[in-house]
Amino acid sequence: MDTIKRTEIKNLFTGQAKEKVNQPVCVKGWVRTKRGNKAVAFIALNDGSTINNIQVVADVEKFGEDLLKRISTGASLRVNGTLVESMGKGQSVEIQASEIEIYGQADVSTYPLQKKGHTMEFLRDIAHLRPRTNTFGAVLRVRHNMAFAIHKYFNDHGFFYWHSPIITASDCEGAGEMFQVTTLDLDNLPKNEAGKTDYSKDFFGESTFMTVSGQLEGELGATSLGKIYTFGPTFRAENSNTPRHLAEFWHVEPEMAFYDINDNMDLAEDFIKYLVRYALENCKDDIDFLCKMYDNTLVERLNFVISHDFKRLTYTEAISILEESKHKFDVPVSWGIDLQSEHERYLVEHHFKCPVILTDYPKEIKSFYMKQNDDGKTVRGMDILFPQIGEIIGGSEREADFDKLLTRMKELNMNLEPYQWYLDTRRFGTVPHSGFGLGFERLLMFVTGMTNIRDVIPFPRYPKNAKF
RNA sequence: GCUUCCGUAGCUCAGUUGGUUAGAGCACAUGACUGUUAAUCAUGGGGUCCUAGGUUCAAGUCCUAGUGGGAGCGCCA
Repeated sequence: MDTIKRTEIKNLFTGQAKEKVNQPVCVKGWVRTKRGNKAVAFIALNDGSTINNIQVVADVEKFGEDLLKRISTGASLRVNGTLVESMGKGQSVEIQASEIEIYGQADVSTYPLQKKGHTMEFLRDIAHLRPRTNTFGAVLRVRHNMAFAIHKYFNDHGFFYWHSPIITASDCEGAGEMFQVTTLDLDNLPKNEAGKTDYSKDFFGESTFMTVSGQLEGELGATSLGKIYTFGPTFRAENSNTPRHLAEFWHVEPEMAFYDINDNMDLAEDFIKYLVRYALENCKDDIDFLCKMYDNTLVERLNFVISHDFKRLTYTEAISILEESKHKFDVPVSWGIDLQSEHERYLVEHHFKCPVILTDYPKEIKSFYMKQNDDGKTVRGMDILFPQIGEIIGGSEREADFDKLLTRMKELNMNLEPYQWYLDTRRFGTVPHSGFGLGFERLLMFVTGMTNIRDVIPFPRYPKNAKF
């Protein structure tokens, strides 16, 4: 009997599974619950391939109380038996067990997962075991599908997957604090004549950091291969303590030659809608579970996004709406301010009640590389704002004019020396081009309905926490 | 980093104005039940009330500090 080929549990619930009814099957997985009476035990088995459990029916007389007693929540099993149409309600098929092998028990007094009631905070403390829960199984399967869909979308649209470096010597766009990478002995640092640390003795011969963005290198790809995207981890050493920030997060950054700001917005909107649609079509069971257990408006919200145009307006128009709203904001609204969360939420959640794309921000509150408008005041940046999670995408048309870019960098007192390779893209054969950055975990928050970003990545990194 | 709330059984929580031996549900153990659906029912075991100090005749409850966690804000994706 033990030579039957194993079937993954998800394949017992597909259309073809009907052929397997009344046939011998073998499944392997972990016990979610066991219940029953003196005569029969019902074991809900899950192998991670699907949110759905297969019900294993075990006659007590056949297997004996001693064996069944060792089967508790968390135990791992091989079960051989016959796939049959279920006598009970709640499942179409089940396995009438003929042979059960226990791979490993899970001591009920020390195994932390129970078949009921855990908070996200508790599960975060046992992040090494939480993928075994229904919720994290669902979230992580969605995560995989979204990662796959990102590659599929870009590949199908003629983009090339571009590997920007993780370790970098440049402080890209000054976007926040960086983690330093060094092999120097921190207890015995080499000093130069000025008494400062001598980085010429460091591994790379200069000071290096974990990247905060692959954009600048991405622009090198766009101005050679045409359309590229990066998809990898980036790092921010900010002391950010919020449900929307991680110190290590996955960043999707497409960069396109010959795209202006409108092409950029069209791409971003189509891209997000594609991903949401992909999730609805390919992760139905998992999303239905999350909808049922955490947020019964989730499916509705996802459907809304794919069926409505994102509202596009300029920063200046947004300021007018906020000024005329008569809503009392903690931070007063006036042209030139950086929009606060409360302002963005008012626009998205109260005024428009749909995703919003804001463009043409004051140049003072945006990065140096954004294309300057003719008005001399604004730049062609764009932010896509979503309900709950705020900024999900930030991007812009890039300044393609060498003189304008250089002037702006000098205005900001930037050290030009590390950017010479970047400026070469404008020195030689410069072209109009655009790009944006999508926070992968923020997308996942939206798609799964999870309200804390730490719960959409297997091993979250945030201040004071690098466990597992 | 700032503000604010919270920390009581393995888990989720209740605990009145400071007052006898700190409670419930789930989990666990034992028993009942021939098909359960987070099974149900009965009985039972299970506590450093986050830590340290303080106020008081008396502290889970009030005060101070520390520590861990959540939320809001800032930084941003």
